[in-house]
Amino acid sequence: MILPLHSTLRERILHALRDRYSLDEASLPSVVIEYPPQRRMGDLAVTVAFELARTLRKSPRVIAQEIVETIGAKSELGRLEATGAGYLNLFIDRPAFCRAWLGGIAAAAPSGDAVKTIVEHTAINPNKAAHVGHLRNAALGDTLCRLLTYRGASIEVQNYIDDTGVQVADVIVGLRVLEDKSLDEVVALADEDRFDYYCWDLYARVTTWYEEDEARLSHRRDTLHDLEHGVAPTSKIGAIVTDRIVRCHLRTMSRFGVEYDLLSWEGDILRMQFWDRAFEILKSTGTVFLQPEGRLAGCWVMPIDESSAEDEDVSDDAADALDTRLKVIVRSNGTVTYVGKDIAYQLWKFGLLGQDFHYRLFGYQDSGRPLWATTSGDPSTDGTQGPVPAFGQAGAVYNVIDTRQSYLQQLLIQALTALDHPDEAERSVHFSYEMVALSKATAQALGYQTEDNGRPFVEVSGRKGLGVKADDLLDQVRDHAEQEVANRQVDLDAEGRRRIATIIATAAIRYFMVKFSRGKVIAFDIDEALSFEGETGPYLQYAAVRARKILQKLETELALDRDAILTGLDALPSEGLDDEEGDGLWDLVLEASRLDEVAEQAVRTLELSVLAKYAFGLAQRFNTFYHSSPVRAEERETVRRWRAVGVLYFESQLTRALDLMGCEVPERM
RNA sequence: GCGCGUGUAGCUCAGUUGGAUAGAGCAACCGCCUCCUAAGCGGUAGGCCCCAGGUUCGAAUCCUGGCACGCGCGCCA
Repeated sequence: MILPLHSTLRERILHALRDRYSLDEASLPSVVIEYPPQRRMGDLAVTVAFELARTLRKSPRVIAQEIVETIGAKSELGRLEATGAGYLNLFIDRPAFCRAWLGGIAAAAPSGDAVKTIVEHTAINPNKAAHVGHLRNAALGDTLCRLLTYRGASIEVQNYIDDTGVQVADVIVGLRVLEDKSLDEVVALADEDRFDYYCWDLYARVTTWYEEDEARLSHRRDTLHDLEHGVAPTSKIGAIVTDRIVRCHLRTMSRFGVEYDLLSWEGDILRMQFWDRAFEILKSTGTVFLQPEGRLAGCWVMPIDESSAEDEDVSDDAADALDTRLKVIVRSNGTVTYVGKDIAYQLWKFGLLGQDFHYRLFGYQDSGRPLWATTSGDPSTDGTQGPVPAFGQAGAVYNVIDTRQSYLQQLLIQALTALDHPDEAERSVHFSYEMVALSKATAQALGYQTEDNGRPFVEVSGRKGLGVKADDLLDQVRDHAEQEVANRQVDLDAEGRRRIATIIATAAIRYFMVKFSRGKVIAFDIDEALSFEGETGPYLQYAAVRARKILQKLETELALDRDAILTGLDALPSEGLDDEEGDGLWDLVLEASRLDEVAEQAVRTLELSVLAKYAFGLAQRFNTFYHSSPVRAEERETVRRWRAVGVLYFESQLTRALDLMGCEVPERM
């Protein structure tokens, strides 16, 4: 763990600045700590001397030297050196660092703020199978949850189920009109395997069917109405379809190691009349108002704050502009728009609505974790699952939703502000990311006609049935992994091969989903996803497996188990660690120690790819070390021991980094 | 039109709060399995960091103005 050392170094320097230059708090610069481009220059670098050059009217180099004089070149941290044009570089005392921090490998994670935090992710329309786009959402959302938990927050994971929306209505239309199914037939069908796949195709057919004759859209309208008002048999069919599809999604996600605490059903928001309450609040505060005339006559609207646009010289177009700056919350026919429902839901998340759902136990997940669902009916708990957790009432909320909904998420935050909840608005975070498209090659391989529009990718469309289903992808990657495992682990039985292949496939896909910056469109390419070489999940797993193998050998052949490796480091001479020979080992240890810093950065910037990149770089360093520095075969006991320490620490940190991304390490591969 | 995002090696992408010689992976080429697993390692080659100004001791990074591409802007969600 490197952050405590950062803090100590930072404090030392600030202290020195106060002492030496009598700087007051306001004029103290921020002490930026970074890593020199080459290890021989030092382990940490501070650039504060550059920033002070102007105010102190001295050259950075002189300032750096004076700071070193003030602090003292040698300390228990290591050796501080003024170098280059004014850098302040620290050479960490390697043995001291290892003794201080590696002994506590199992020590608790650093704590960020311990506020209760709700993360909403996945939220797939419950009308068809999950596809690669949903996988990006879930992988990011789940990794975010794990990171926040690692940093000490208490997390509640919610999966929003839009069971009263257009997409569900369309599949119901497909079942009833195109397929002419009765309620009983739908029940039977929904219990069959891969009902989500069936609906995938049906949904695409309905889309085509509408396109053939627009008048058919009346079926959608009627179905939507019946869904919202609980009219049988539509509402009954809707309940069956969405329940079964949600269970399909949960099974798919569990294959990726993704679990939830609560399923929030939109229908419950309607039936619990959350909206009525929210509407009262919005009206009484003047956040929404009735539009008396014009294009939006009869609608309750919310003004859209576009204060981000700085030049306010809207002279002539003022009236016109005013019109476009209104967002309809309640339609003139009295129905609520999506934004309205979302405002109510968001208020509930923060405990600001003054109302609560009822809850039912939905089931238990792979890890044994209970999964709850909202309900508007009888809670009907049988009492065996213990008390209902206190859902909602969060201090912070993250909504993991793709970037296309930025505008609406912005409105949500704006509504909170208008309702005089600035703190909640501040802690209402839209975790946005770009969509997943298909590479041309992959789209063609799937048999889709791709017109040559000059774009390098083809947009996924659930509506058209164009996309790679999540389960298909996992199956395919797993089969490939199984082949690879069979090639290498000939003594393993089929079950063992399958188990390991599954772990590898999950890591391959999850790593693939987080390694890109969130602002980048992923042009999903099946060949790329199937690759296990280079910057991939399996590469990381392989490094961890190798490290474990070394530890295993040390234990079985030299009776050096994990405890023994860490025992008595105080008395161990530093041979093989702080000499030139130990540079590679030290490089590995220092990098391994940065996990806390990287986790902090990932959460601060919401850029989870930094975690992926870090883990990859760490694995690379290990592989370099692996090829240059034998451990078991090393004859000098001291050197062997320090290497063992490094391998142990690396294995522990990489395993944790992988776990943060929802990836396991197989026993061998 | 307005808003958001993206533009870095042949391809796919990193590049931290502005910092030292711009890095990975893939593809290409040349090497390395008596050695803790070659899903690995070493090496070669490959760059107008979209363009033009500006700020700074210092700019791929910040600011301004362009250009290109993507997404959004509905009484859909």
